[in-house]
Amino acid sequence: MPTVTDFERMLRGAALRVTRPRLAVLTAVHHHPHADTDSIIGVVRDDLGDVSHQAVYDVLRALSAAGLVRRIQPAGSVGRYESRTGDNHHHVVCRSCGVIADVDCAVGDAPCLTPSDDHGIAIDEAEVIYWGLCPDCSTAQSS
Amino acid sequence: MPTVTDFERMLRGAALRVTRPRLAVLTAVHHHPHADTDSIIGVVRDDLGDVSHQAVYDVLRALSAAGLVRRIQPAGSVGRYESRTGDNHHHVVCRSCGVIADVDCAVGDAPCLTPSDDHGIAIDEAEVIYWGLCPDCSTAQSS
DNA sequence: CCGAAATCTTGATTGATTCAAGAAAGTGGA
DNA sequence: TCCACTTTCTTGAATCAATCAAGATTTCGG
Repeated sequence: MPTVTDFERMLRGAALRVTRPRLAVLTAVHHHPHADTDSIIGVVRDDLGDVSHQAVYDVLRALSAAGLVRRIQPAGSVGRYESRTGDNHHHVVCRSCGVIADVDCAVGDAPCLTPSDDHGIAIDEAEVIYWGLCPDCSTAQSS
Repeated sequence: MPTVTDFERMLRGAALRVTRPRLAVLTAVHHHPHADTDSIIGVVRDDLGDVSHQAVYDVLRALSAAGLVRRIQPAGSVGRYESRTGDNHHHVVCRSCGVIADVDCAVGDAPCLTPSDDHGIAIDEAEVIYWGLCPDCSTAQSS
């Protein structure tokens, strides 16, 4: 797990100013993968005291734009953030409870980045979401 | 394109009552792939006159549950609906303007349904979203 | 240490979606 | 063909993530 100094370096490397809210958000995302914005606000407030939700929204957007975190939003879910970026991993999502788990790319390196017909769109990423039922919800439903 | 009679059969086949709003919504989704709920409400109202937005939401959910339409919701977009179901096709989405286009599965038949590690989740669908820039947005940005 | 630019705070607003209760319509059986 | 039962639709309000706006703070290069 990176240290605060590492996070500082990451921010500076992305030409972003180093502020306490940003360090706290970056730390929170690293410690709580797939957390939604509201959870991150909670964690950040535990860390810093009062922080406006607007600041967290701004920071998350800035970090996403800089590529330091990645925003994911499976259908029917609110925005969630994770710190694994650039490694082409994907997600498994439970249809019932919404839990998200990471999955490394099934077929190797960015295999799906070559659709049969791209309709002229310059594709830069292929996102894969596996939908299913987690063990807990599976037993709950069959009962 | 299916006829009204076909839509009636589809509804009955799914054990759903045949109502004017449902026929209108089903028709609208078939004629306007990837339309959001609001557009569908508009189309349905052009067809039937006043229809409550609640009815359209209900119908879309019922049709989704029955598998007659499929709901998709790329990150940052509102819910959208399409009539192609069960053929394992995927989508290309423009990061800038949000247009959606269909893509047939790149590697054949449900290739991605076998992630390296499913974390115990019983997977029933693999959804692939290709992100990129459409030609229009591409030229607009470079200028 | 200073000033410009970016960032954060406060407070209001938007907009898709859902909830709730009662009216209306569709369906199977008489 | 008509009835009763159930589902579906209407009306109206509420929720909640996310965004907008304007002014106060803070960061950081010089």
